[in-house]
Amino acid sequence: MLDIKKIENDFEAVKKNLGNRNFDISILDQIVELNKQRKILTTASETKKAEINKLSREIGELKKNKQDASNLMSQVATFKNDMEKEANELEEVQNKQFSILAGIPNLLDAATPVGKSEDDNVEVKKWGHPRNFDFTPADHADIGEKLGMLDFETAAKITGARFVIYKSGIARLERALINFMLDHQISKGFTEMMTPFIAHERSLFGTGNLPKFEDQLFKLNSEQPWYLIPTSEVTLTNIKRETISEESEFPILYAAYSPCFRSEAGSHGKDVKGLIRMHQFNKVEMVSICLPSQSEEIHQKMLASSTEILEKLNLPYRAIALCSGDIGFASQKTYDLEVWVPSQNKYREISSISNCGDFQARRANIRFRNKEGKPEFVHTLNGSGLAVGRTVVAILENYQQKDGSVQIPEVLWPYMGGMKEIRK
RNA sequence: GGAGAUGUGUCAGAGCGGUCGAAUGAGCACGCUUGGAAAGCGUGUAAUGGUGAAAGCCAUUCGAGAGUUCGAAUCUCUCCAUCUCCGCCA
Repeated sequence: MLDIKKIENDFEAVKKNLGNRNFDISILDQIVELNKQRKILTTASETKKAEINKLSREIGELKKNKQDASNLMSQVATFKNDMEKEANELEEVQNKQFSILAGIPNLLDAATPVGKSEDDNVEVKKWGHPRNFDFTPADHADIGEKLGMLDFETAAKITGARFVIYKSGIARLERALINFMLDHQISKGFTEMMTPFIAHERSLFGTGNLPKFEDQLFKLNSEQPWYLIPTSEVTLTNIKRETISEESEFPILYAAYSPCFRSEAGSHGKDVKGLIRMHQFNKVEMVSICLPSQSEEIHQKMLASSTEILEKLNLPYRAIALCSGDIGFASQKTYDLEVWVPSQNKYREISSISNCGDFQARRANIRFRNKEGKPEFVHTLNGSGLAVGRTVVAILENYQQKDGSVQIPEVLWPYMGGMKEIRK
């Protein structure tokens, strides 16, 4: 959520900034106009309310002395009528303003490259060398199915498309990766958390998933407005919702494993084969809640921490800075990590690490008390460290052998009970 | 799932429908006192919005929302959370 005062005061700059996104900025004129109305109506209705309060006190005084107050009471009735009318108008204006404001994306960091689409993203780092195969590399779905350890068909029978059953070696690989990644993040100073996998509306509003992106979520048919979490970023960030913390508490660094649930509406036909785009997948997530002065440094720390995982697994990757046309709603600056996928002969997203500035903090009302003793909004950051299913994809494909077996990266051996390869 | 109880400021804990943003105590901050500390004394101790150059003033907030009333922390309704007992269950 943007600060309406910021929009008013830096109108041209805000307009230019958001114009770099694929976002219709004409709504900005409307919201400034609404804010003017809001102020006028606020003053009007509050003045009447003050008058009513004053008269009510006088009525109390009179009644205490057993005097007649009917004259004042009829005066109150008139004021009340006017006030209610204005208060209703005010509410309407406020609601309208709020719903528009809730749909405006975050301002972009100056470092975010300007561009129209993913083609304009900027590579900031490249690591490792894609392996030269002396045979045609299979894709991970074929590898897994041939091993009898990935079963999409049965999952479809039980649940539907875009679900999978892992078995034996690959099931263990998934679990090993979760533990390995979490251990790594903990070693970097992140605190391990385990949160609910269901969140309510208010939490999803806080991170910016609602109201605009409801179609990407699974909503439960429960009495409460509950949703399956699309990422534990939601639950981790909302831990501090509606609180004012002491400066000394920051930075807060969380890491958590969770399954993630996404409806993938609108992605029909994309990545239909394999593990890349599932309705349910596992992820180890980092969330940082920090002082504004700390967020840039922590963003770099998070980027470094996730890239280290890929390096330990010896998977070739590149890091890119998302451009203004491709970056997410809540983010001011995002790095994506893309891992090499041999069968597709390209890099595919495996992690996204974003600095949201105070955008989520405003929505979720997360604050700290500054040096002057005044509450101020914190900064929030989130990043995958990493998407586990896609890491399995990368390992299966990059470590595949001609005979259909898959070697296991050395760093995972202890997590696999000493297993060094997966074979039938 | 059934029965009952509770929900007030940083915490504990008062609060008859009227002057209650809310007694009292603790904590915390500052000052006095002290060689230093403790004790003691004094002062202060919310957020949001509006207005204003500022001091300030006004409005809202006593779990959330709605209602009754000239006036609600106090009355009514709905919801949420917590606790106790029973039932069920990993």
